[in-house]
Amino acid sequence: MEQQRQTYHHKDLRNALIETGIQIVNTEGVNAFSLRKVAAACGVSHAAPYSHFQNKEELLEAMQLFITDRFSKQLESTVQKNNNVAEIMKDMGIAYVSFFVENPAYFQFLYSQSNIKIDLSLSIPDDQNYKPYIIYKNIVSKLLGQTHYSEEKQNDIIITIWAFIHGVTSLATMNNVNYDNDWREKVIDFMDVFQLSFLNNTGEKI
Amino acid sequence: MEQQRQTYHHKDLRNALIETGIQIVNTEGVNAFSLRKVAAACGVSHAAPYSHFQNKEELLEAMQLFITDRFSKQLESTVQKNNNVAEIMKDMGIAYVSFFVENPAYFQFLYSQSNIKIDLSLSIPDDQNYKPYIIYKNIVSKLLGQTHYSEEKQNDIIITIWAFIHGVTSLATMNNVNYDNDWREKVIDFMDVFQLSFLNNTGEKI
DNA sequence: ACTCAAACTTTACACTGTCAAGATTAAAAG
DNA sequence: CTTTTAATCTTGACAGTGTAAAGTTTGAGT
Repeated sequence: MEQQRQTYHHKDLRNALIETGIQIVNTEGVNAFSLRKVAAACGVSHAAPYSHFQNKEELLEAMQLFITDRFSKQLESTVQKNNNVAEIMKDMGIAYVSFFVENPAYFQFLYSQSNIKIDLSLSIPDDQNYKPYIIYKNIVSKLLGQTHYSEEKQNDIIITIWAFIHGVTSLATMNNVNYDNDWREKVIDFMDVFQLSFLNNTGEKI
Repeated sequence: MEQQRQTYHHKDLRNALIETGIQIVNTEGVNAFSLRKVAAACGVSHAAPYSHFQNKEELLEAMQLFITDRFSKQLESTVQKNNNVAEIMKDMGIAYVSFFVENPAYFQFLYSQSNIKIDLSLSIPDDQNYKPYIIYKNIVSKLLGQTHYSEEKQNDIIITIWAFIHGVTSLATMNNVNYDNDWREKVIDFMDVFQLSFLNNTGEKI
């Protein structure tokens, strides 16, 4: 597990710490992560990380950003694969749950001890907001744009579905929850109901 | 903060550790909790907890059980306050979110690093299952019992609503989620929709 | 070739969980 | 009422943790 190196300088320690750290979180769990362990795994002294991060928290943040980036790309890739907006929305729901089911440690790592900021109001510019949420929001907005719901009502619906997906993913990634079926189907079912009941409002704004 | 005592034996150390531990989690956060700190706060040496718990994990489990118990009682108290089942269900939804909004650290503590087992299938006897879920499930079952849904379909609906409440509570207790409205209203809205669309199935079982 | 700042190491300290050995004492047994 | 016993608590130790300070190495720019 422990790497050696011949040069005094590692040349890419910052990235190595991030990626090795994520690997530890993924295989041994969030609690097994430590600065000294990740330093050793990179073949570097225990205080070396302090050349690149002020403290443990900062490395964790960088790891979370890295994961968020991969997550965003995975969500975005569902947009390319299809051109039916309603279908994209379903694919994205599946992608959302799948990403965390395939890497269960990520969910707790990202959402429960994280510094990631998510703004569900309409006040903050998209590029300062949590990217996976924006990607999801933009797709649902496209669907809802065909209706005559007010902007607030649309935002309300978006948050409702997001909360559901988030809840399902949380349950799906918990060790000790026994559920016989596939959580992804649950998301699809929910979106079906949503699309049936919300997408034919062509009347007045409410 | 640190207590003193005159007798060599504490007489109630086990409970003291549990309740003081919960207080630390609640005020300083999950990560601030340590065996040595809670021992000191109880006025006892750092290894004293090992007379009552095999390790840190066991004390954490006891604390989680204690919280779960209080949570269960809070949910159950909504049943007494009302006799309209549909209203009880809403009250319980409010109680669910409120419990964790009032003690935000509890949510992460209970659900993300917990050993609590939740069985969403129909296979396990209620008394071996996660009590708050059973309390909630029994109320919704009472409502659904008036319909003609199959047992599986009923269980399906119950899980859907539970996942939503769980997701909302998760978002509501996250530090860095900005949401302008009251999450409890979101739960109520959801239950209204549910009661409208699911509670008038009096036809064949599906 | 020299300088210098960035990258890394070493040493040190306080804090953590846990174990083993010992001290105290409440309660059971005589 | 003494004696025994076992539960409870203390002390001391050890490895592991995050982090600060001081020292070392080395690549890059003058």
